[in-house]
Amino acid sequence: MKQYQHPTPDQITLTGLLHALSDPVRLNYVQCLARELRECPCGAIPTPVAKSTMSHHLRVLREAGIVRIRTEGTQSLTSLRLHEVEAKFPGVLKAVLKAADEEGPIGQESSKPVL
Amino acid sequence: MKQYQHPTPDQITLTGLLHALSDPVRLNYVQCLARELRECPCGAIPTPVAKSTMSHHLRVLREAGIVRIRTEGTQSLTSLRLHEVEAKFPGVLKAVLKAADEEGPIGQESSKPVL
DNA sequence: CACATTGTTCGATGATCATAGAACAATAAA
DNA sequence: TTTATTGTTCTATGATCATCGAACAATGTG
Repeated sequence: MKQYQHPTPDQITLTGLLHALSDPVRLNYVQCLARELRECPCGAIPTPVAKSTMSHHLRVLREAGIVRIRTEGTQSLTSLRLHEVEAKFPGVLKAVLKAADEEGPIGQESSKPVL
Repeated sequence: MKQYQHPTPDQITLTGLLHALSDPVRLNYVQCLARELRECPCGAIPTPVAKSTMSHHLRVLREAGIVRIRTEGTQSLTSLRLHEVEAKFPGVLKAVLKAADEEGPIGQESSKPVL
């Protein structure tokens, strides 16, 4: 149905990356996404905000080059662009994810959606 | 003359850190600060903004726990809290600084102020 | 077809923010 | 003491942003 625009690696900026990760809701989402390395329907990750707000956050993450969004049927599948981001800015995303895991252990088990 | 408040390591948050680093002016400043590991009077680093604006940016960096500011005479000396931040969030600041250096090599030599 | 599911887009709103100028404070230098 | 240097604080302004509800679009299901 919908086609998404994704920045190429050379279009990804460091400040854009940091800004996208500096929001608690987005950082938490990326953190959850990193736990399951496969694609994730948006609904599978608990979010504390309205779906329109989450749509906005996903757009920010996508435009920052952090996630890739693909649509399949009615749902859109989101996956982390870990390798690409790591290739561009080695260590940054990994260190941030590690720090986030240790700072606030949110959802230990990913099996049960909290919402 | 003036005493500054600095957050303790346990008061430093990851999102606060990322947000502080996500502004180009601030990131550039931190980058310059990292080159000279000693204390730096604010005037020694070229900035593209007014001094009142820079005062604001330094406040953000200080409150995020990234820099320590000490006053001596009329000038305030700023230094990077690299070890403390690294102890709290290992690898994050170092990776960001490295990425910043490789993304935009701004002032190779710090001798001549660009403005 | 009607209905449910999933997510986007479009205002609107209140908050935060980056910016700058003006006034001020503190110290140093003449 | 007068002047210069250095930086802060205050106020204002325009921009960006996070948030939500309502309307919409596309697909799947009865």
